[in-house]
Amino acid sequence: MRMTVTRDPATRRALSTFVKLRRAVNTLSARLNPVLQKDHGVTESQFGVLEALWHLGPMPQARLCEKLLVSGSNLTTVIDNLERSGLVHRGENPDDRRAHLVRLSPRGEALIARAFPPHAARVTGLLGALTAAEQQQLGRLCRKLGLASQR
Amino acid sequence: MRMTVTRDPATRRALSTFVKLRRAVNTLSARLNPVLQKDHGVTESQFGVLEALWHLGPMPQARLCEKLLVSGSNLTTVIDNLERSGLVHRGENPDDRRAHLVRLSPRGEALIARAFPPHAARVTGLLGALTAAEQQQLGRLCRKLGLASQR
DNA sequence: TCCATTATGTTCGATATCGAACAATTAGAT
DNA sequence: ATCTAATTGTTCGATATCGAACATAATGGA
Repeated sequence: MRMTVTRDPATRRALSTFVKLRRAVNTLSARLNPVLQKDHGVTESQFGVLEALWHLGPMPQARLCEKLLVSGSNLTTVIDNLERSGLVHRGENPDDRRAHLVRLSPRGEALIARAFPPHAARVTGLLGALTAAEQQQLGRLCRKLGLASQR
Repeated sequence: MRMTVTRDPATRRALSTFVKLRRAVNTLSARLNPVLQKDHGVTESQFGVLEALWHLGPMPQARLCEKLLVSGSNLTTVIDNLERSGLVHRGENPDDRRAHLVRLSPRGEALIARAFPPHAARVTGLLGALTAAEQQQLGRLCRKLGLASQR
């Protein structure tokens, strides 16, 4: 048991910031995910796939991986589950016989069209704890941090 | 396929901020977790438990749940795995026969004492993309957001 | 044209994560 | 003191997530 982990101010600051960052995301997700599940029967990951397809149109899994920042094997699982639920299809791709085009089914499109607006409203409500300027500042800092950490 | 999801500026701003927040955390975790795994053979979750026990001493699982913001059933799994690896023990608790005290084993303590400093240094390095003032601002905004969303 | 390299997905095994249902124990109210 | 409430952990079933190993298909160079 070590009470003082670090005396270095830069380290203390960085660790403290990182903890707060993770907690904020955890807390927001913990508020949003149960609603997605209960109201629409989809997980956060499934919602992310549906949303990307809705906004950007059909695309192969590799493109979805880039958009959603998840591994290929993960996406295989998530899309398997969406396909089993009848919300997306893996269609043929004339350009590349490896890469099936993932596309929304009519039911999937209906679901995301119905689920997205209230979800967006909930996000807006939660972020409403910050002023517009604070949100932009937060976004800017996160972006800077994420881009710098990318490599 | 819907190109314009929302015209409302408040909603656009909130969604954009939320995406950046999640991406930043994802990116940071993606940089940190493989190192924890490769250098010390523990996952991020396991590391979190070891760190909490190291900093705060032995405690029942319910306390760990609060500290780490995870569910009880999750913690049962994580601690099962740590116990199987010989890094923690579930000890008897004279005060409450339900709540076993989770404590570090000698090997667990050695591991966290060895793993923590380089991990902290890596976090500090990644957060170094922001100035000290920016980190504090980011932490403040996340804290405000997390607290407001808590309930 | 042919072969090596690269890109795309899947499978497998492991861990994480949650909620619901459950058992055991404690605490509180009457 | 007793009986109900709440607390603590576990189990179960489902989903998410990763990396490694693999198969298939496309690509580019010789």
